Amino acid sequence: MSLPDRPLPTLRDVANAAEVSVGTASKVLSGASGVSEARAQRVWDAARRLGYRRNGIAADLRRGRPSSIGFVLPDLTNQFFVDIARALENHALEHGYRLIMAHADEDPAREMERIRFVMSGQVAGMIIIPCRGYEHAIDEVRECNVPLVMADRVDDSFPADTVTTDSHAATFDGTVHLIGLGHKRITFLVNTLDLVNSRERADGYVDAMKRAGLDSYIRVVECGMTAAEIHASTLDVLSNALRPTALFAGGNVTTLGALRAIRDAELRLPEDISLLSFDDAPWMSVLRPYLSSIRQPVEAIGHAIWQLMLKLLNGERNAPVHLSFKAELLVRESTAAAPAVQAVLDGA
Amino acid sequence: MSLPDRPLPTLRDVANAAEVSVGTASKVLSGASGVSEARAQRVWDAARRLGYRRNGIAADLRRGRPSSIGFVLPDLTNQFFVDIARALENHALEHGYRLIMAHADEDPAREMERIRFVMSGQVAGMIIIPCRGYEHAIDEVRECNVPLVMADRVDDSFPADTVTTDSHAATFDGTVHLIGLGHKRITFLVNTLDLVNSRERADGYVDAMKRAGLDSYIRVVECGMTAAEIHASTLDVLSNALRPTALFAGGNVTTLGALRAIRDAELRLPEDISLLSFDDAPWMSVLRPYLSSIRQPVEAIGHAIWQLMLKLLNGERNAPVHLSFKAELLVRESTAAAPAVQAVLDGA
DNA sequence: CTGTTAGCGCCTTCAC
DNA sequence: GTGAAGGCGCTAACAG
Repeated sequence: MSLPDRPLPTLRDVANAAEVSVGTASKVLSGASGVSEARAQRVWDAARRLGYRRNGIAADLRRGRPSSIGFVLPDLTNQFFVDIARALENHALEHGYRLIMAHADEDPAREMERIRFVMSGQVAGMIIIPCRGYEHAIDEVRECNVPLVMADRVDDSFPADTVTTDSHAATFDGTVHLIGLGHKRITFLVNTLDLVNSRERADGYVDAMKRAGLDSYIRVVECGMTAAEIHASTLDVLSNALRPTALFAGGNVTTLGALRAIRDAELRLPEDISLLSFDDAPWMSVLRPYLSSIRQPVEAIGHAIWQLMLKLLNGERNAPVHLSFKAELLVRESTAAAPAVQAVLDGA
Repeated sequence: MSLPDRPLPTLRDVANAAEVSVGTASKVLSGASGVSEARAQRVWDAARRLGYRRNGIAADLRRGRPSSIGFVLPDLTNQFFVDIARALENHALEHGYRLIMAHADEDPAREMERIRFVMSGQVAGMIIIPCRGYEHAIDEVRECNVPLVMADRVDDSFPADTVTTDSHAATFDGTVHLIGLGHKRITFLVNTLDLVNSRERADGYVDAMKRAGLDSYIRVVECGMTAAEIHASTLDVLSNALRPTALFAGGNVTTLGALRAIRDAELRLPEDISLLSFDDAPWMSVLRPYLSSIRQPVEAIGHAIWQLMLKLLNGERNAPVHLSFKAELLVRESTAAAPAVQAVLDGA
């Protein structure tokens, strides 16, 4: 390569070259005031000439206040989390913070390890979307007294700031929509009931069914975290003699798995079966029929998380705040009236 | 909150509590050998008791060798990049490196800014998937003498290690496939020709067309980076009197946009028009027809990038290495024989 | 084996 | 305005 491993110039080098003291150079380069025009210019020149780069890490160390934020998320495969990551990344960088991302891959052990590791990099705050069984992991953060905001897979009982979607309301509404279409045998597909928000989603469905007097039709099936597992479980559901006339998929990935199963079972959407998806995604728009779905306000959520974090960063430590956002039901083409034949067979 | 802002215990605190010197404590806690069982145990105990966390940043500073790797990618919306991110994150953490991600959002100015910012955090190396007009940005990195690996949107002329997919071969093969199906009016949809790899993809198509003597049928249309822009351009292409019988979409996002346009134009896939997608994605499997696509070996690419980075990290600085991976053509249902009627109209 | 010491690159009083 | 000095938390020589 071209250059020998000449070490990067330091603040001292710049100061020497500019013939000022380190203190003065520091003031100039960190944008503080109180230095004469002339010397400031000399410093800038020297810095440019030497190709000086400020060592942000050393500055952090000295200041005792890091400028990185840790962000741990459970699954990069899930568009919803990625969207949040994207929003956070923007907010953070806008405010002069680096975002250190780590992904737990839905594995609690790994999550714990990653949280520790990220925190060893001295972060000013942590934002976490947990995976199941996260309690220990969170303790780590709290013990360190690091500002913490949790999102999505938490409930209001959590002793830290949280931002969530009102899952119960969302699935309640969705289920009402399905019922309004004449469906009775509605099956709710959920990844796992170990997750608070998944539980809430299931509850919303259950409550709506009950309110409609459809108690005996309630079916909640846990079908796993991966598309493959979900595919299998759904196939199972569909092969049942009395198969449901509508499927309510409890999330992004679940929808994908369910869709594959529907395809494999050679069922027509929505003539044979209706499908409602919790979580919206760009690709849903190119499906025929266009998927009906529930859209979480990702941008708003990302923004809220960041606002909460900012407050914490500024030292405002009040009682934990729990923000909840309303999701939007997008009725499109994959949810239609229940098949007439089935209604007859039901003898209802 | 519960605890007052008691500062975190430092190495010295631990050493004091364990009644050993800082040096000894350091050795124990950083896993070095040469400390007696008994004292080591005392140190561990004290550390646990005080809730000590090693300050990795300070350690880096002292060692003069950071343990973070910067990763700048252009678009978190593109599944392909996210997959690479995921792979890199795993490799990095496995080797004790933090991955600092930043996303440029396809904006060169922003990319430059983010590269600078990430680097101000003292990274041991940089991995970059650039957006167009990235040359200046890269100079920044090279001047700092930071190990650099570039991927995807680069060619072999680049003076640093690179990892890419053999785009030319991939689109050449894809085009041959389409031609073999009887298509002549094949249009190649590309985001922008400002990107090397997009250019190569287009070239592969062009060369295949030429070899088949279909020079006069060659149509490459630049349709922009966002799904919306692509949607519009494709709609335009499809409204043409002599519309193509096959569309070759040059990437992930392009495919999505094209699909929307096909849907809006009320064309049947693949009866009216065939579609071949560069880049495979999970959602493609739930489309009817299942999309034919070109799959890049993401895992292999991610792994290769990391291997190159590791070598650089270990001080091996040879001439730049350029790795190229072969993509796989997955023939599925969206590519079929050209419509007979059209063939007649062609008068061929 | 163990303790002491001298910084890593930077910021921040504090005198001048 | 300006420069000198001390130290953030840690590690890597060294002495003992």
